[in-house]
Amino acid sequence: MEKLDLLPDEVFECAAECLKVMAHPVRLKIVNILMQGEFAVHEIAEACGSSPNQTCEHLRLLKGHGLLSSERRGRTVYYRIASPQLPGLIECIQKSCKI
Amino acid sequence: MEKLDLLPDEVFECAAECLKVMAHPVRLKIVNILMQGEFAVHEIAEACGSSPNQTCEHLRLLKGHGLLSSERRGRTVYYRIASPQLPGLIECIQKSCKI
DNA sequence: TTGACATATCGAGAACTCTCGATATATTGA
DNA sequence: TCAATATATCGAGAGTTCTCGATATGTCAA
Repeated sequence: MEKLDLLPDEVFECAAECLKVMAHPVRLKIVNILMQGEFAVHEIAEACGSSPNQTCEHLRLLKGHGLLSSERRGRTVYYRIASPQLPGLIECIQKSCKI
Repeated sequence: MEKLDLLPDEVFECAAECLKVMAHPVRLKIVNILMQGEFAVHEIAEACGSSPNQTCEHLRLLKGHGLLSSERRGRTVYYRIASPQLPGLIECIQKSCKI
């Protein structure tokens, strides 16, 4: 067995965490939506065909992992992409997962 | 709400499926190992610090989604990467998940 | 043909994620 | 303040995934 050049285990742990968060069709769609600007929760919910409370939950998860950020203006909360790597990941996925 | 340019839902379904398979630290490490050549199950198990039966299970999952392929030579089964997009995904992850 | 090694599958219990309805909080305008 | 709108959180039940030990299969060499 030759010598292997491997990333440290922590990278795999962290990446698996992050991928687990991304591994949901609605959450991927949310990222795809937010790649085109910032949107309110109810707009995202509508575009996803997902209920507001479920959408909140998805947004909370994504934000909790630093992938999104949010800002309240009046009674509306706007979400946007926080992680600069996210669009690249989506493009990579799109290439891998052609239909 | 302006017009959004979104990928079809099937792409998100398929990508989420694929990401779910990748979203495991040991399976990411397996891919990282196989980026450096083809290896036997017991070699992969040893490099991962994972038991042979669990390693088999991980390899079965990855192969079942077309990400790996395998070939038996004698009593040893060698696995290698089958999906050309896989190394790109790992690089993308590595960039996103710096430690 | 038996024993040993390499890989693969199975089954059960624990742990985790999903989904949904109910409810809570925050903000604004009447 | 009250009602309405927008967002967020909670809790329960269903469904999945994880992990591990036990067991099965496949291959070779003595």
